[in-house]
Amino acid sequence: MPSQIQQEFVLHFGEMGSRWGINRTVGQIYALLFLSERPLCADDIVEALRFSRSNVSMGLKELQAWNLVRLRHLPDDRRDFFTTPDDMWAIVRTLIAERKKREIDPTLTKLRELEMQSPEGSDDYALNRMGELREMIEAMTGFYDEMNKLETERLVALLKMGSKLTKIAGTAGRVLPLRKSKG
Amino acid sequence: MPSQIQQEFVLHFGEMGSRWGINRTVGQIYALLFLSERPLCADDIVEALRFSRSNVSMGLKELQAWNLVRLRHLPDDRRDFFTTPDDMWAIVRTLIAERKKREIDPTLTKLRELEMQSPEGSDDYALNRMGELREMIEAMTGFYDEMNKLETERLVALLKMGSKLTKIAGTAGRVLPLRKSKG
DNA sequence: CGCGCGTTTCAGAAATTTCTGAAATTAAAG
DNA sequence: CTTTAATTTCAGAAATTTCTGAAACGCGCG
Repeated sequence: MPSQIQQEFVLHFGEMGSRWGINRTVGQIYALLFLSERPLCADDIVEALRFSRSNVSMGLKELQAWNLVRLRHLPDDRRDFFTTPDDMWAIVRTLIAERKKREIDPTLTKLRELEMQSPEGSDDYALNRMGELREMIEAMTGFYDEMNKLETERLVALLKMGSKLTKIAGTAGRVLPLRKSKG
Repeated sequence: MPSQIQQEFVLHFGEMGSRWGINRTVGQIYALLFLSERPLCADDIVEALRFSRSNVSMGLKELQAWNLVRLRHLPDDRRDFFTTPDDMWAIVRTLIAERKKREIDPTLTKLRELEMQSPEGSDDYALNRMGELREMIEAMTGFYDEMNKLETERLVALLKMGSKLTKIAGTAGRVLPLRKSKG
């Protein structure tokens, strides 16, 4: 049933899965749902991908933990059906939020913890280095938070601004544009 | 030799390593180098972390593949010494560039391939979905490219602009700010 | 209750990834 | 050319992760 093209896409997502912090199975299941116009139930997925029923169940559970799929019910049918959101930007927002939660927030928390409990005076270099790292993460996540507040329409407009943005950055901190000094 | 604080930081990076697409060993080695004021050679790392010499060698090789460490030589010493760059923003730029290369570029390439080779007419929904995904990735990577062109000083200024940026976004596509229509 | 139908859990099997010690390699110095 | 000090490679061991079938579970219905 799935076309050649769909099949390749699904396999690609499977291969990339490990680089994205999910596994092959989960990547393939997600890809299949992503391309499917109608909601799929677990057995549809078993049939399409030839994984064991329990593996599919685990995979779906993980996708739900990532908030990447929605559970749906059809009238007069007890089975669970799943879809991915139609809105691509909603998908990417979720993805980024979840990755931040898993990959960045724990480190930020840990850095703050360590800085708090650090015995005064000692360990100067390392402590300073951690502080710089923390500040950098705070700057980036602060920026992310701002962007993420925007409605999609505005967010897309901002992303598409391109070089206009770099001009604004030139005037951000100083009145005159920054220049290479000639000596 | 490493303080309690350093030790905890190193262990944390080890644990996070798997979420970041490197492994525990590599995460710990990186953390150790990151906190170290002076360059370290492989045997320093073996001593600090108690990994086998060959494991350290592999780990350093992987960090070099990621461009995350610099190889240094001290006068009258044939050993290889390693450091991380002093500049935190240089580090994060490298990290993002490498992750993009591994996690995003291959998918963008694959999507373009599949769209090219797609037989005309058929497979409407899936093809459209892939097209939307590709466009979204292109918008995001285009924005990233713009940001990445900025000198660090300007980049930091831009990140710190905070809510000013969202105001600009409001005027980007339209003359008047976007409003909820009342009916 | 007990049946039917679907989902989830779980212990062990299979696969994959990571780690090690021994051997090979490289390169400066004598 | 040989010695010596270092790094790298590699095949197998160890550890971890993923996958499976079987059993347990949940729940609406007669």
